[in-house]
Amino acid sequence: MGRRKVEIKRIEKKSSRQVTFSKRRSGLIEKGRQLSILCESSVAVLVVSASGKLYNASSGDNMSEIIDRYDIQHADELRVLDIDEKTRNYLPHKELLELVQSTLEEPKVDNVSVDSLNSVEDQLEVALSITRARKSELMLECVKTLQEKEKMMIEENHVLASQVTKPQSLLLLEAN
Amino acid sequence: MGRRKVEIKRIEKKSSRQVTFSKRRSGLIEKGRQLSILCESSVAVLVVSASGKLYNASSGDNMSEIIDRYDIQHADELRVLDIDEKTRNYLPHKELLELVQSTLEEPKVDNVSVDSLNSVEDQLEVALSITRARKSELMLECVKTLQEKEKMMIEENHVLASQVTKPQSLLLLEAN
DNA sequence: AACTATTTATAAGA
DNA sequence: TTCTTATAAATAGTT
Repeated sequence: MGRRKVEIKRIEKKSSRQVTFSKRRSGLIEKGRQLSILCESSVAVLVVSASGKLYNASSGDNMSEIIDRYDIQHADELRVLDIDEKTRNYLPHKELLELVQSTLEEPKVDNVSVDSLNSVEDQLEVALSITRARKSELMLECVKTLQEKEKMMIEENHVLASQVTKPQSLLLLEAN
Repeated sequence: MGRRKVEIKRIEKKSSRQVTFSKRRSGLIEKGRQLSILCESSVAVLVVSASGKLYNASSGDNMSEIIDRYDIQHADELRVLDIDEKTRNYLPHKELLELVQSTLEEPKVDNVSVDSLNSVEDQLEVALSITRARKSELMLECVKTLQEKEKMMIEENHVLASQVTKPQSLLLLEAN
């Protein structure tokens, strides 16, 4: 949709690539906004440039709510894995701590190393507190969702109980 | 870009809304793929329908790498907050655990409640292991990044040391 | 940063 | 639902 048809492959000329990156990035984000409004949905768009800069936009819900939804979906998918599969998540965590430990214990090659390791320490602290906050959000989301489901199921249960001409105590016995 | 111009506001007719949702969602994801290839970048698109179903696609890097980048960006931003601000993350966490506790201890109104609470338990377990895995990724990313920076700074330091006609021991003393 | 010639996306219809 | 097609919208190359 321009003066010429362009093949979908890396644009070689750097200046064109940058201009196209900027134009299409805006276009993509605008399209996301429109979809969200037209179809009452939530849309998140994340773009990371080659140099590592992040551009992101969300509409409908905010970014972290949408990412939480992705995490929860993933969690549901992981359910089908067996316990062996799940517990593998713990090993990399231990290995990682050892890695951090050994990095921190590395001899100071020079003063720069010390500064860097201080930064490592800071960053890990922040990463940890962020992760705790996210865990809270994730857990709260799960609880809310299930409380809603529970409420609906209780209502449904009452309706059924009143339709059927049995006392509720019998229904309870049957369900076990 | 169709037979008529459409206003960007909720489409009232349900069938049209669903068709448009499907078409534009595909369009958005395709645009993301193109941007990624044309401009050697990474793109993630997440769409949550009104009924809560998630559609997502990523190109360049995979979804969790892109989301990690978002988390890291956020972590960097949080650095500017003071310690009081940071430690507030711990309180909601405690409160949340109490909430879960009390939910689990709620009297069984009926059998449905028990089943729901079992699900809560399962979901929280999975959420926790997912979160641990994510924490590992996040920490590893931080360490890698800082190791790279460290390497660059060591090199730079050596270059400077050879330019200046001082023994390196003096530089070390000065830096303290 | 604007401007258009074109291509592309898509709204409505079949 | 899938295909078609008229039209709106996005954007590639230009200024």
